[in-house]
Amino acid sequence: MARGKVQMSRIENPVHRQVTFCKRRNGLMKKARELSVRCSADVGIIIFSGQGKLYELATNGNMEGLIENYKNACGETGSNGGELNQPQESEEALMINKEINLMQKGLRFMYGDKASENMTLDEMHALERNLEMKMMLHEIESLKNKEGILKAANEILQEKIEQNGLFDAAQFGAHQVGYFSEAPQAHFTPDYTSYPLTLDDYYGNSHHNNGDVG
Amino acid sequence: MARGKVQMSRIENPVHRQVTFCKRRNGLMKKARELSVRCSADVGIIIFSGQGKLYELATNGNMEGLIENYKNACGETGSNGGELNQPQESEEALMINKEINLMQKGLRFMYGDKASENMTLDEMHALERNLEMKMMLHEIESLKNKEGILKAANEILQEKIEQNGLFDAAQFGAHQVGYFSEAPQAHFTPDYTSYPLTLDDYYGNSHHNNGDVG
DNA sequence: AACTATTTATAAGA
DNA sequence: TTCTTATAAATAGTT
Repeated sequence: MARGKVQMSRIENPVHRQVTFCKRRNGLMKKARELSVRCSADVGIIIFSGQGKLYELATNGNMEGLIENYKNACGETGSNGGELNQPQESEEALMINKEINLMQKGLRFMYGDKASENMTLDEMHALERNLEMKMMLHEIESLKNKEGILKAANEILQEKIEQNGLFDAAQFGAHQVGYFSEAPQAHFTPDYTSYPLTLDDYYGNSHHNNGDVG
Repeated sequence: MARGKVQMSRIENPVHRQVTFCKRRNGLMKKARELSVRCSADVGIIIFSGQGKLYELATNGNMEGLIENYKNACGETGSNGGELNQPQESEEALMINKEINLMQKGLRFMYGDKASENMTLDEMHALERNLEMKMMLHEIESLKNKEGILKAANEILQEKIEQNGLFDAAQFGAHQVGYFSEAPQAHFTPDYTSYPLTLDDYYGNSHHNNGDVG
C-alpha cells in the first residue's frame, strides 16, 4: 500500500514479516474498533502469530461471551435422537461393520496368502487406509449412540429427582443447575425418541441470548 | 476516510449505518486475510451486526479449532467445584486440532495459491485423506469426552437418588441399569501417534502413476 | 521508531 | 445495491 504495490504472498524475510505483522495487526484492530463504534456491531478478533503468540480483541470486552453467542448462532451439529431402549447399533453402523469384516477378511487373505494376487502394494496400503477410516467411522457411530443413551438416562434421572422434590442445587453449583434444570419436565413417561437437547445445548448455551437470528 | 474526515462515533441514520457496516465489514475481512497470508498468522473474526446477524472469518477455515486454541492459550478454566461443566479437550485432542489447523493451512496454500509447488496430485490427495482421518480422530476424541462427562453426570444423579432411597430399578428396566454401569466397551482405539504421517506411507514410493502436476 | 511516497479504504453522492 | 470519486488512512520501504 505504499512505496510500490505489494504481492499478496507470504513475506519470507522474518524481520520484515514480524514488522509487517505488528503494523497490520494494529491496523486490523483499529479497523475493528471503528466498525464496532460506528455501526454498533460486536466484534471479536483472535490472532495467532506465526510464532503462536495470541493477540485478541473483543469490542464488548468479553471474548468468552462473544464466543458463546457465536456458538449459539452457528447452530448445532445434529445428533441422532438416542434410542435408549436399544443399545443396538444403527443400520449404518451395522453396514459399516459388515464392510469392516469383509475388508479384514480380504486383508488377511492378501497378506496371509503371500499376496500372490495382482494387487499392488499401493493398493494394499490404500485398502488398509480405507479400513482404518471405516473403523473410525464405526467408532464414531458407536459413540454417538452412547451419547444419545446417556443423555436420555440423564434426563430420566433428573426428572426422577425433581419429581421427588429432592433436587439440591448446592450440590451441583449454579452452572450445573442451569443445564439440568433446563431439561423439559412434566410427565414421567420417558419418550426417548423425542429427546430435544444436544450436548451442545448444555455447554454452549448458558445465559447469553442474542435475540437475533437473521 | 473520504469526502471529509468523519467523527468516530455511531452513525445514527440506519441506512447509512447499514451501508457503512457492509463496507467496513468487507474491508476488515480483507485486511484479516491479508494479514494472515503475508505474515503466516491465524486470524479469526466474529462480528455481530447491530441486528444480531453473525458474520465470521477464520483464515484457517476452522473457527472451532481456532476457538479451542484460543481457550487453550488463555489458560482459563473456570471451575466451580465440579469437573462436569468443562468440556475440555484432552491434550491429545488439542494436538490433533493443531495438526488439523496446520494441514488445512497446507491444503489451502496448495490449492489456493495456484499449487505452484512441486507437490504432485497424489501427494495432495494423500494429504487430504490424512486430514480426513485426523478430523475423524478429533471427532472421536470429542465424543469420548462427552461420554465421560455424561457418565459422570449420570453417576452423580444416581448417587443422589440412591442416597435418598428412592431408586426404583423397575422403572428403568434391569437391562438399562446394567448397561449404564458397565465399563466402556472396548472399541477400536486409535493410536494416532502411530498413524503414518508421511506421504510415502500412503503410496509407498514405488510406481503408482507418475502423478506429475506440472 | 519515524518518515513519506504510494496504495487502499471508504464517505458521500449518483 | 453497486459505482464513482474525492479524500482520508494505511502501510512498504527507507532512514
